[in-house]
Amino acid sequence: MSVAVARALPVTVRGQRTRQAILDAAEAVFGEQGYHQAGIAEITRRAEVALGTFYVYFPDKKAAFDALIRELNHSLRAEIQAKIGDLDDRIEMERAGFDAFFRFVRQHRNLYRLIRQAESVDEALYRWHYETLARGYVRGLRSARAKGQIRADLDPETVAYCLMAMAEALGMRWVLWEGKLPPPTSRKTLDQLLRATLLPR
Amino acid sequence: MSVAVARALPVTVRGQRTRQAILDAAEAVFGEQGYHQAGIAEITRRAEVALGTFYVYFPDKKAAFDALIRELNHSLRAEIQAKIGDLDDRIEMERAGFDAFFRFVRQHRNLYRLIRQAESVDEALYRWHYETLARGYVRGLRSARAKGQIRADLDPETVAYCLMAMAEALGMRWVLWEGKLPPPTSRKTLDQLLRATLLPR
DNA sequence: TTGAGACCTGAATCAGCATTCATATCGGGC
DNA sequence: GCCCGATATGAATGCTGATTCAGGTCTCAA
Repeated sequence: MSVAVARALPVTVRGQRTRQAILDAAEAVFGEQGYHQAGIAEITRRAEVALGTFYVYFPDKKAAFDALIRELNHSLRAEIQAKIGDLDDRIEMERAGFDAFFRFVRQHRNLYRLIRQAESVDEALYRWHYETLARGYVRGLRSARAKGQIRADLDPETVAYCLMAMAEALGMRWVLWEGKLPPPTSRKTLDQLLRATLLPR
Repeated sequence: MSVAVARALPVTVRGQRTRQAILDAAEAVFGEQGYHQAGIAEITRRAEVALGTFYVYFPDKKAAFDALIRELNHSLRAEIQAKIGDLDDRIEMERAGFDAFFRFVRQHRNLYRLIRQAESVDEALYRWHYETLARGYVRGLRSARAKGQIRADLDPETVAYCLMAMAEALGMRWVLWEGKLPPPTSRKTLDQLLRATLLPR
């Protein structure tokens, strides 16, 4: 079994654009059809490059999937960070973070499918995605706790996984299934849950 | 494109056993390898029947997957219902329900992968799974609300999706990743979250 | 203008399945 | 002991699609 070696990143702007076009197409195709159903030919067709070009940038199908998940993970975290970075009240941050997440899902409707595919395609990558997000979340919660903004008797990791899961569930229910951001009713309830959960009694 | 017609269920005990053996093998193989990677040959090998026997019971691969998801959904709900059926305090019911879920996941370590595969294999089936669970959850919450056991100012559907998601997240984090039921620290926090979330202020 | 990288190309190869089908075998009722 | 519907069999068929490769084409610095 030969291990696929990562290609060097393209040096020229032209190459970078081509690589990105392939990744964008891959996001669409992997997302719509699922990893195994997705064909390299379909990806290159949408990227408007020849079949062989795919292999100039990625040693195999799996490598492109891997790169895609890492890219999505990175932009998701960056986007959320950008929206909550300069807030200082944790409840505000949660609200803004959830909202940023919903908006990200709206921009990347294939996010869920891609991540979930990862569970079968590459379990380690899948865990990496969630552990990465959880780590950041835990850090935020600890810091808020240090400032006395949230109750101190909860296990941060458990809370982090619960909150992440809530965001995911609401994103699925509303953004994906209804094609819109969560409606006021849902938002208000979410708000109450966050306050009830996090604020000191 | 011809539509696969569902086979009639086997009439003899022998046939029923064979069908079930195939479904059990399918649960393992679809779970371990993913829907598209899974081979019918591997399924029948594990079920200890010949390749062709698969097609005696299922018109095609997809039909077996479909049957499997429905069976899992059904036993999950049955199991939870059995554990909370005769409790009368909603918080107790939640605790017991979460616990039943964790134990179910321990018995069916492939549950998540199977369900998530469904998102790409058959989106409608995937939604059916969650909507079915959510419907039952909402019913339970409404009934508890009618009895004044939980706060009345929350949207039941939103709460249902949040709680389901929490169970899933904790099941993944502990049962799947650590191979054990959630530890006391996590359980205690979960308990506090449930009380904070549901009890009237 | 030219040479060297860096990029791009797509027909051909080849292995891996899903599905079919013609042919057994089983088992209980008579 | 015989019969028939219900079950079981697995070699053969056909198609799909990942990966390879032998050779273009582009761009820019010298």
